[in-house]
Amino acid sequence: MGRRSPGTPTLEEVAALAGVGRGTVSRVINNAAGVRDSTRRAVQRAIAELGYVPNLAARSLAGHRADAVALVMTEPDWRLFGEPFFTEIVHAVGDALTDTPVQLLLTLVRTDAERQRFVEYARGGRVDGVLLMSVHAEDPLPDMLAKAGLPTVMLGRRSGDESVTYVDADNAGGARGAVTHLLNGGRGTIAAITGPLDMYVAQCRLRGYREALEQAGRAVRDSLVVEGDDFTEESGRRAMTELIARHPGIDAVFAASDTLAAGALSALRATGRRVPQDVAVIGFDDFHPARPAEPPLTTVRQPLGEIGRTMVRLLLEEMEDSPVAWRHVILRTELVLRESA
Amino acid sequence: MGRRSPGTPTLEEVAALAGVGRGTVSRVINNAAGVRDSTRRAVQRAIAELGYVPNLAARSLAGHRADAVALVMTEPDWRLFGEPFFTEIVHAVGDALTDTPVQLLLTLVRTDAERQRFVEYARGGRVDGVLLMSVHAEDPLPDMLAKAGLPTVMLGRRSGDESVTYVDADNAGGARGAVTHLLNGGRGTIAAITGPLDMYVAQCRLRGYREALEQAGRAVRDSLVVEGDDFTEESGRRAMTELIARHPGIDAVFAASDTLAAGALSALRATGRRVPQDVAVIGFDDFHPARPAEPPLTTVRQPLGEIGRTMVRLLLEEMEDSPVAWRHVILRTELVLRESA
DNA sequence: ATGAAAGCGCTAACAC
DNA sequence: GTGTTAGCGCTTTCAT
Repeated sequence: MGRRSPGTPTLEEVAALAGVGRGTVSRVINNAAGVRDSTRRAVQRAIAELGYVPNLAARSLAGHRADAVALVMTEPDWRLFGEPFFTEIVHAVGDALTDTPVQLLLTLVRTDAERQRFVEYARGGRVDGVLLMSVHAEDPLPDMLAKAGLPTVMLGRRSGDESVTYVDADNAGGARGAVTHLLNGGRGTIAAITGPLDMYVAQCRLRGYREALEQAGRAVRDSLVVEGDDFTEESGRRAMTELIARHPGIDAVFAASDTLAAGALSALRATGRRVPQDVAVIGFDDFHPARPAEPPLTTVRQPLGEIGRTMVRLLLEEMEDSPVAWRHVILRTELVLRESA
Repeated sequence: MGRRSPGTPTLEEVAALAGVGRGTVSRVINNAAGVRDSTRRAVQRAIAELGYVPNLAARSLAGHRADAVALVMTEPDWRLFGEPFFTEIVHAVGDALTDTPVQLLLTLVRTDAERQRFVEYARGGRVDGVLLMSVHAEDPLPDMLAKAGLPTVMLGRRSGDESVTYVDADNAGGARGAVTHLLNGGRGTIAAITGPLDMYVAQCRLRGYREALEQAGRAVRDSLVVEGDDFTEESGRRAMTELIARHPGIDAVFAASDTLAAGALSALRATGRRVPQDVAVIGFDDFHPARPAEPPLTTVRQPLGEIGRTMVRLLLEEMEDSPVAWRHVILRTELVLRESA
């Protein structure tokens, strides 16, 4: 792999051609102050003439920074990769970094071997910080990174007392709002389709559902709650089918994610039933799979764009030798009402 | 960003603790031969004790390699990011690299600024090679990388005489096979929905359609061909609607991609028509959106897994100081017949 | 404002 | 087999 092309010019050659010292060239390429304008131009001319590109390995070694951050997806079953949820976040993070010299690196960590390799990569100083998505409760990666002293920001948290910096949506509050909205609309029997309850996000959303019912003085009936094995459409379909069998008279359904809701709707479509009359969901910005003649859909929007931007902001702050050990940010969700299609 | 934690041990400290020279430690961490077993163990003990992790910047600088490759998506309109096509390729590439020390880095290049930043990243020696996906005809990135002497492998090609190493599916052959299959099934009036014809892949698939008709002695009627603006469902819908208006008596449709086909089917669904009686498509492995009571779907499968693996193989070969300037590989497609659902 | 010099932590070539 | 040494190309004091 002797990759270094033979003709690659170095900073020293640039200095020689421009007739200045190496320090000066370094200042120019780093836009540092304290260089006479004429000198700067001379150096820039030499750079252009030679087609000089800084050697990033050398810069890292001397400067103790990589000018790169990793966005890690730890999704063993990562069909989720293609979900709008991820796409939105990646987009937002990319946008937030667009005006910086920081290169965004997406990496997939599926197996333990890949986890190991990534940790060595990160600890080896190839990135200045790490953004983590879709971390499961038992994933050791966040702690490995934190222990290594790497600035790390998670999307969501693994439990109620997360020790790593994170940005999360107000999942409990959002769910509460959605269910309260259904109650206000006069619905009496509201079922819930939750995500896998070993994930904290699913627990929070279920808690919100319960709290809304309790606040309204309603009983919480366990048989109205079905847990999905994961956040996929298939789980939503199965859960909805189960609910219909258990309670033919359901008024409304609260689904803990857009994908679950999509599955639930497709199950309803298959049966041709007209109840439930309402479906509410916590989802992303552009979710509207409901078709004409289907129940109206209320969406509690997670502010994915803001989540992504906030993650980047926190990460950059942590990279600035910040004295803060960690910080937690919870962003408000937004109830979006839609006309019945 | 002074990231280097103060307590990070260096190779030299490991050597001191183990009571050996730095060269020996280097040999051990690189699994090089020529180290006595007892020495190796002593070094490994010291490594464990200190929690030593090699500084990759220093390794890159001295060793002229990054042990990383980038997989670049140059998709300005990258909703495509979530498409199964991409997911499959990323998966295959990740698998192919799983047993190597090479870290896979996904990067998005949407704007010129991002393109510039990535080129500097790559030329700066942070990756040993680059895999390119979904490159448009006028994209300068492949040439920039090739000119910089970076091993580069493209998925697909920009034109008939591509100068950069690539792996492609036999698009013309696949399309020919699909249309020939429709002809053999007795279809007389076969329409085509193509991709945007400024992309070579779309041209090839259209050529395959034409060749199949010509081989069968049929006339190629321009009015039976509709060009999609892109490879999205929306384009497929529009094209199908247009075709229905032009030729109510269409027998069958050949769609140049799975997404276009999905759009076409949804347009048919909306009209409730029962013709065309057949739809054939070039697509990925798991495409089957046809519903009961819809035309049977013939899929020409692109071997995405093999494409990804082959790309990695070629890239690794190019990284071995290979004397070959470039190489081109075209993989066979496979006709998949499905029962009418 | 600018040049000179001292590393950054590692690999690889060479000596023993 | 193993220690020694000379860089890799840059940033960053420290002089000037």
